Amino acid sequence: MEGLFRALADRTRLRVLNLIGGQELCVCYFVELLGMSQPKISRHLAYLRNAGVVHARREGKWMHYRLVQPENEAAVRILKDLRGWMKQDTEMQRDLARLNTACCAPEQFVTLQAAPRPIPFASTLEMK
Amino acid sequence: MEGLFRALADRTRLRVLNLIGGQELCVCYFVELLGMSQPKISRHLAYLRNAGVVHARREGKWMHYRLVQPENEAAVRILKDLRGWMKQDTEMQRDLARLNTACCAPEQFVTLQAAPRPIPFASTLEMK
DNA sequence: AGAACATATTTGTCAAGGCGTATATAATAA
DNA sequence: TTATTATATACGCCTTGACAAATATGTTCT
Repeated sequence: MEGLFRALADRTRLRVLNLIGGQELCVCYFVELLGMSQPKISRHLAYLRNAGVVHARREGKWMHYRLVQPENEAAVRILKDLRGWMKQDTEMQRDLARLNTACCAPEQFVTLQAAPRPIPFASTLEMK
Repeated sequence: MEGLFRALADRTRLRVLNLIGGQELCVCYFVELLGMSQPKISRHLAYLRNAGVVHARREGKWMHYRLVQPENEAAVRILKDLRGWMKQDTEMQRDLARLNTACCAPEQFVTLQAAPRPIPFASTLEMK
């Protein structure tokens, strides 16, 4: 449990988790949408991976990240509560808005031209 | 929110929060029940105080600590979920059992002879 | 006032982890 | 094979925070 809290105790990781909702996203999306360096994003994704919060899947050159549903019930509830909070955070809302733009009008994002689209992924963590 | 998670990302602080339920406890209880040094306990209580998770009240020589209900709804839910998880953790159960002993049979705890009894305190965080 | 007690803070040390920069790996393309 | 693209890791630097030990503060008792 402390481990989960430590994984959530960083703004960048929260923004990453906010972007991954019910979909798989590849690393370049985080880099582009959060405007951060690729190594920085990769390190935070590695941290979340080690903490068991996300799962990575390789597809060709791309690594797709998705949420993992923890076995622990309380952990699941905490992640849902977190999601509820993120909905009310201004920066999180802006990040999601940019994600929508990237999905619907990818031509505006040069770096995402060749990238695979986000892939919907069934997750009960999405429900509030 | 990151701040709350940082505050919860430490085993000692979780054990402290576990002991404070619907009551005010004085520092010597934590020291005795967790078997840790007084400065260590004080530092963690200071951390929780700065994070706005607990509140301190002086009564003569003793400092009583109690939970604070965060204004943030999501934070409240997270603390409740946390409490639900703690109920299932073996060490947390043992800690609470020792607290009960200390309350009902204080003669077994030399260092608590003179200490004030825990003081019940209304908190909605107690409900699961 | 001084002693005794409960608690808090300071000091020094150490490990975890954040960041930028550089480099390594893995997959595909040429 | 070599080059390119996407991602991961290593390195060095710096901050945070955990700990023990020592000391300071605040309160009560004598």
